[in-house]
Amino acid sequence: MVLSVTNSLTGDREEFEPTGDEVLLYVCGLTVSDDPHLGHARLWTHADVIARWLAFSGYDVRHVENFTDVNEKIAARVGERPEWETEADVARHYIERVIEYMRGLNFQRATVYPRVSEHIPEIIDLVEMLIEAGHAYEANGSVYFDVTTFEDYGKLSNQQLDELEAQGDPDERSEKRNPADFALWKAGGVAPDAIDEHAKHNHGDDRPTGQTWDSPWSEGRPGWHIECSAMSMTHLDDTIDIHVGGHDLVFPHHENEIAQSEAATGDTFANYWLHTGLLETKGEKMSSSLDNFFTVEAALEEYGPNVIRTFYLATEYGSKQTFSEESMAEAEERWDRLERTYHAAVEACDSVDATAKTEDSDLREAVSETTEAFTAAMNADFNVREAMAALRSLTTAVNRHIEDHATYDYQGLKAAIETFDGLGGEVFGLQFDEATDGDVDLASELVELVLDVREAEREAGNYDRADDLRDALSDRGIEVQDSDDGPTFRFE
RNA sequence: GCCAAGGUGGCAGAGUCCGGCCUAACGCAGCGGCCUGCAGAGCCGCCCAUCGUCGGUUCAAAUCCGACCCUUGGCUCCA
Repeated sequence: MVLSVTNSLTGDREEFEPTGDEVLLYVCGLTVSDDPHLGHARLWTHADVIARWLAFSGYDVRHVENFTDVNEKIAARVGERPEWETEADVARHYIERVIEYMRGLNFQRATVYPRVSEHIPEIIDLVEMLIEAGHAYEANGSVYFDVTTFEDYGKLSNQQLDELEAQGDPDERSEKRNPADFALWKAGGVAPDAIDEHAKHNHGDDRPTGQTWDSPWSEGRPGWHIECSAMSMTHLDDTIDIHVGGHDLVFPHHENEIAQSEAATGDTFANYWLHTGLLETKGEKMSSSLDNFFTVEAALEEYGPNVIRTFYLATEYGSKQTFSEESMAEAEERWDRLERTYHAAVEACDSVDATAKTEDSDLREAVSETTEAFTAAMNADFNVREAMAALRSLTTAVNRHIEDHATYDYQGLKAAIETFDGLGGEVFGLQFDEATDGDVDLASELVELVLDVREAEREAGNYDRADDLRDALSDRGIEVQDSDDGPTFRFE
């Protein structure tokens, strides 16, 4: 079964053919000027699942995800806290947090997380290469890409050059040859206008200064777009397989990446462009500048990683998705069902020995059908929603088996659990087994104790007393379920 | 204005590339039954859609073609 992906470059779904032994994957990462929100995490999650699926399918994946740590907004925050003395201090602070959240959301680590500030020499090399080739020119210490020298300019976003408005801030426009030209190198550090605007917003009249680097043209800073080209070429290759990024970056960012990269090397920059749809709240893009965001930190606190992932996996990567309390509640229901069934399967499996003779062909069939359907869905442009539906159908099969059989099918349950672990765990990054530590163990023992008392009350017919105990546990986030084999419980 | 994505049941959201198995998937909410001291969970079943509008192609269209309306995103920092 072959993987097909929707390529924004062509607008078509195409069969995926990697160029080499390794799949080269670049994810257009975050500008670390603030705490990330759920919109960012949506991109990361889909990128994570794409990387996981490629690996699960047997590919070796080289996964590069950058941090933009040189940016006007970051510079504008210098001094906001005593320990934020430089742009790098601010960036480091947020990078550390992002890494922490990524761990919290159970992302598989990328192969490398390059930062702009560590690739200035590569950026300068690339800019020099573009000047030599006649694709870029210097003006007052700044360097601009001349869009008229790149015939394919606009091929990703279908823009016509004469329809385009000027890029960048107004001050630099006068020195450009064409309005659509964009900066590769900016003389003199942060543009005064830009920094004023952010500074005003953030901390009154302070005048923070962005870091500058020496270059053949001026003491200055790299333009925004050039970094991705430089880092992609440095850590992957001139031609990569897959470039993943948010839909809001198609133009100008990705368009410019293509122009500068392909003008410099003469090779195709990326074979497949995957764009993730944006997360919306009440009909609007979730965005730090719109003040309608829910931070990853707050979401982890409130919902936990599994519910967040389940939420994201309810929609394909390319579609937009709406965040709301209702949609999160639904994700919670869906996750709870998966988790409950998983644990029911484990318990049932533990209760029979491996040599048991029971065989449930329905269950075994469901296992293989699940894997088939899941695989087909993922190979159809990473259709996570359909893949999740396949997993869901397995929960029904497992529950039915447990309900209908007095003795369980050990091998069948074993296979089901392995399927949950493989598809739900390895591919979707869901964690069925919550980490237990000493506190949780002790708590569990105490809950068992309470339940023993409650059972005694029930047997004595003191249902009021029994219900009080159940309510008391429930108030503390412990959900009790009675069954024929006695009560079970779980921490919510 | 230009470019892109999308408009499917109360909500959410697949299917649209390669027209027929779509009398439209997995769900959430709701309803009924089984189970239960009760509740929950689970199981079984049910309710709700002619797929933005109009027109065309076809034996056959949610799926192809055309026009129009609406939503979101981009054209300034942005996942």
